[in-house]
Amino acid sequence: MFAFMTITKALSDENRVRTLLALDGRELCVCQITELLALAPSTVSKHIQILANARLVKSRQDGRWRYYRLAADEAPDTVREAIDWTLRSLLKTPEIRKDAERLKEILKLDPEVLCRAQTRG
Amino acid sequence: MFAFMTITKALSDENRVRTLLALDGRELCVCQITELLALAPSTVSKHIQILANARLVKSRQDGRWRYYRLAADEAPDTVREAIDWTLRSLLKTPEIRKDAERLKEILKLDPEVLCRAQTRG
DNA sequence: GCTACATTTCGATATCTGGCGAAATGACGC
DNA sequence: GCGTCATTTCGCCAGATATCGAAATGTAGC
Repeated sequence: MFAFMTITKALSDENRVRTLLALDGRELCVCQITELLALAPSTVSKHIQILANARLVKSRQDGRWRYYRLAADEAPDTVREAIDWTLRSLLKTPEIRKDAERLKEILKLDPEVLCRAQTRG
Repeated sequence: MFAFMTITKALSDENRVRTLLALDGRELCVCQITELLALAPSTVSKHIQILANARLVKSRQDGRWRYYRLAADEAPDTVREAIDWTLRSLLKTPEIRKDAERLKEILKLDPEVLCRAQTRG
């Protein structure tokens, strides 16, 4: 039950859910998610930790960058079902479609430029 | 997305999730749920309103009593999938099994006796 | 080892949420 | 219509949570 509650609490914040949807089919680094959500990097980092703690996302380090992706086959049933349910419920909604559009633009930019803009401005 | 967030927020509290599980396969009145959760009736009422607002439960009035049950076929896909996921994930956990045991005892009592005990102390 | 820099941790603050008791609501029986 | 009583609403408080900016961490390149 503890694991289940960790998942539902992770999914009870809109910015975390948007993050999860943004990770559908690709991996992203923190600064890209930060750009999408328009929040402070430290806030985004905390959100991602909550998702990771619930086992909904996994990470991979690449130099100074850390990439996050959705948990997949290796995750427990409850986790995979939560992700599937979330994607199925929201992929077609206007908010998420709009995020997907913005993400296309964000992915065109060099992550290095993004990060610099976030910490300095 | 708003409806989805209403569901995840409803599921992000342990007492509400326990309530949902208690309603699996039967309907219950507020005083029976209050007895199971060992909270104040007003608190339980609030919890149930949050579940009802998310469309996870429906109600039926019978005299002074109001009975709550899980939403079923008439509910939107996202709601039904949330309920199914929750039941599937938790029905076999020790906490929920224990609740089911206690519920058996509670159901043996006359609801009228339960309510009176709750409001008077 | 020193610097640069993406990310995380820390500390503070404002808002949200869960809890209670008291009062209001509304249905039944008289 | 009046009293009873299950439930809900209201007002309040304590603890949790989202957010930020500043400082710490840790990795890569020199």
